[in-house]
Amino acid sequence: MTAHETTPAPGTTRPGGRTARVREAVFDAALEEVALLGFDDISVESIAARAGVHKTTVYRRWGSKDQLLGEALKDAADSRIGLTDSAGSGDVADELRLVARAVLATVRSRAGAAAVRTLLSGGQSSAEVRTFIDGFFDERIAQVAPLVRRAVERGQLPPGTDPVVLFKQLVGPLYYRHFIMADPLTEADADLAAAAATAAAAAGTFVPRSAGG
Amino acid sequence: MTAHETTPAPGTTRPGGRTARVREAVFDAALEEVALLGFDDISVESIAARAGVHKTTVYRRWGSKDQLLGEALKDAADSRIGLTDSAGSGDVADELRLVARAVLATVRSRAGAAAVRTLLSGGQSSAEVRTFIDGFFDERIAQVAPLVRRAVERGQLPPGTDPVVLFKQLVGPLYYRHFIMADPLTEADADLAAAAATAAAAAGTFVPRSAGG
DNA sequence: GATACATGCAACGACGAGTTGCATTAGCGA
DNA sequence: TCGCTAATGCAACTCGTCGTTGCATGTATC
Repeated sequence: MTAHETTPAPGTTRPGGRTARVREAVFDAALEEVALLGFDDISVESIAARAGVHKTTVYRRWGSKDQLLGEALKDAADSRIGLTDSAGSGDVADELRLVARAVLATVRSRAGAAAVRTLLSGGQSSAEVRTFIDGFFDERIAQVAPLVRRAVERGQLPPGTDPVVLFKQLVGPLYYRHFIMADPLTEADADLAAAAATAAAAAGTFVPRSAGG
Repeated sequence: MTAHETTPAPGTTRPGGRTARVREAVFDAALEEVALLGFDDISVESIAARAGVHKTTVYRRWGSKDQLLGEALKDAADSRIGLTDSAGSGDVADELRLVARAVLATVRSRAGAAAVRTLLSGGQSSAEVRTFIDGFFDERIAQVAPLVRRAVERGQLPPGTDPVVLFKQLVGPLYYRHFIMADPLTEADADLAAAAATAAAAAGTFVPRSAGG
């Protein structure tokens, strides 16, 4: 009976589209719930309640929690901002620091936390979640690989340095500390991980045995 | 009606104790189930079935899945073999390699995988699981700290190197690759992580800013 | 303002978790 | 070997939650 309690968020979605509004609200609630509680501890009903819609609506439009999370993550991935291609620094340490900070931002973001928590807490059955994670990984590798190649050309890293190994070594501690140790991470921690990876790479740790100079 | 189908495992528990036998079987089944499926995707009934007992027995003796897992993990921790105190190597790289391999062994063990998966998949509410993880962490730190101190005294690592930071940086990639990337890890991967941590430590990456030489 | 469609609502069936009373069995001592 | 005590097996039950369905209500578009 109140005038208009469903105030359309300014500029968020095109006004008049109730469908889009509900979709947004449900995705939002789903990511927040899963980031907070993990995949198995949330219910469609709690997501619906948080979104301010009825559970029937969610069931009718997505069918299951699996598909809902899959689409919500996909949506979040699509709207993710592009990689900062600031590769003109010339210093591999600076560039890896940017990568580490970007990863930290993702890990701390709701969508990133939701994806990892989904994967770690029962979402492994969901192919869509796995796709999301793999896509993120591939994206980052695509960013790191040319960066490593240029660093090798500049003589900052030894020839044969494996970008995949370097990347895993770089982000591993951030994931471990955030999701397992529950450490509150800051940019300084990202910088530390980057510095460690850079030092190890410079020492030739990430050059496979079989790849001679 | 068969003669004696419940063959007491030789030397495992004191023969004649059905209680001890059931306890062993249930703990065994619980750790295996949780390591395979995670905390939320297992039921008391499935654990009981795997253990070859009735679910009523489990409910009567442990009350809930939480308490059962807590006791099972505690039991596994108690029976864990002591740390290999082979600190006479004289080379910090060798010593950290041993630490990394020990961590890898724990991560790949059923109890270790069970603990982490429990923690990551809904067991965060359980204080006993958290205690188990923290205990393991403290144990390792207690191993690494004197190791780092001696390395500093020998001049292999710069003064002020933080053993906690070093440890997290060392094991992070192993946890990340095992539990998130689902990489099949070998001793070579543990060695790689150790080598990376050693190189980074030698470069002074783990010396806090405030700690002057 | 009329129409088609999305949503809200309440009730329902299905399923699994956890409980309870009782029969059965195993371990332990005489 | 026998009997007693306690633990286990078993079946049935309650209860809460998930997911579905039929219908009423509201909303967007023409």
